[in-house]
Amino acid sequence: MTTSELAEPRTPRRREVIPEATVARLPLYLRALHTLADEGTQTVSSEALAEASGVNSAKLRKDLSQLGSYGTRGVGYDVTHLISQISRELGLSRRCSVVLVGVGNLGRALAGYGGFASRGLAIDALLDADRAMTGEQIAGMTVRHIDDLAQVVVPGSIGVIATPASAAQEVCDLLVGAGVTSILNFAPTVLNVPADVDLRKVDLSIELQILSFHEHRKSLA
Amino acid sequence: MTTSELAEPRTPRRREVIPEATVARLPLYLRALHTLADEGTQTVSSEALAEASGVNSAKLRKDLSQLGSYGTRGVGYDVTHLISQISRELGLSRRCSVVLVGVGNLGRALAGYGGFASRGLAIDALLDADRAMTGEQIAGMTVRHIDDLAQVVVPGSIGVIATPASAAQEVCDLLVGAGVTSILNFAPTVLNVPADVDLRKVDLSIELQILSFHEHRKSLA
DNA sequence: ACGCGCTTGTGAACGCGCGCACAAAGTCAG
DNA sequence: CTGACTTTGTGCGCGCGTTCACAAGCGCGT
Repeated sequence: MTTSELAEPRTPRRREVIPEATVARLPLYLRALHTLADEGTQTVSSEALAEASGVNSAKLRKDLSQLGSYGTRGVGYDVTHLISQISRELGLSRRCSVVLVGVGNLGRALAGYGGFASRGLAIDALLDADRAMTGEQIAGMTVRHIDDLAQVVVPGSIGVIATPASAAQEVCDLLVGAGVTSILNFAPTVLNVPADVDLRKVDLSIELQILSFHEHRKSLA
Repeated sequence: MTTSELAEPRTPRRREVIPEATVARLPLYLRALHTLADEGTQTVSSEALAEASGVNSAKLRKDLSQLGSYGTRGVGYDVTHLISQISRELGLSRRCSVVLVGVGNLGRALAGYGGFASRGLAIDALLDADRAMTGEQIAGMTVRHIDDLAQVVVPGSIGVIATPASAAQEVCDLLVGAGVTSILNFAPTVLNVPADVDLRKVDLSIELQILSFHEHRKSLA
């Protein structure tokens, strides 16, 4: 054990791998921090930030400790510094390309949603398979035909599927074919992707059904 | 302990309490089952249904066993029967009232989203604080002013908040005041509700940020 | 300079959920 | 009627995530 007790003795930082549950909460913290920064707050305690983020304070401290120790004991966390650390970790420092496919009701809503831009995740391109849509201006962008996909995708692009369920798999395949390795699916269908592609889904109706379950439970209690 | 070893010896059914993780997957199964039913399939194995739902087959069997045993060994599950069992458990049998507040981009998309109606969860009322919107027709419904809230809420109603973040807490309080005990929040903000109110949130930008993290990770690997 | 009080960072215990692997149970052919 | 095959239902072990509780660390007042 004289020379190689540890695999990487030169990197004492603990952010080898960040738990998925922590990653899912970082955006919450980031949002709360931006609000605090806008109010002029310079320092925040884990207790206060946890309250503003809607989580437990011990959990928050453990989460933040995953990306290295950026707090000062007895004082708290520096708001600005923490924002930059979390942003960097999430890859929001340099702007990330987002390509949205499907400009129906939901697609338009997503295109106009301000929440993206304020986090460095503005949508760069709008695509649709319907040529009747092509050329239309939505949220300051011109809708292009899906055939132009290869021209708008750059390495590291994130694809967003907001098409009807019937077209989702086809669009998904096109995105994968164009080199996209991260896809967010809003269509209510299960998509098949290669193992190296990250796929996340948001089904608006599922959340309502879960609420329905709990409401139903209350009514028969 | 001679007379009361068990709390409820008369109810052998095992659906005392259904795990939250299972509840969250029931809508997935339901969707897959509806697709199968439309194709004319009458019976389905756990393996096939799991595949169609995008989950592990053992997990699916365990989930379904939570609501009682509705499968036949050697055969599988009866599609129609399973649909009705899951629907009943989720409280979708008798139509559930949904009140949507905020008819901006996202609100309009939700109002027109077909995924709700097909699951017995049609939106019943559209409300907005902006009187300029009042009277407008969206997806076959007339937008009413938020002041009419008490007139459209019935016991068991689910409230959906699709307003800007700045108005969300105020609208939330109004909903709670009107007797709503289940709320789905799309506004990117943390809401405070009494303990007896169920609150779920969907933040569209969080999912993108999580993808951004993974994409970022890939790029520096 | 020194100790007091505040806040972070984390060790440890607990509980939940996942998935394997198998026994129980039902079907179907002969 | 019997035996072989199929599929369900579940016991069990494992790993992740959450939470408590406390020691370590830092600033500030005196």
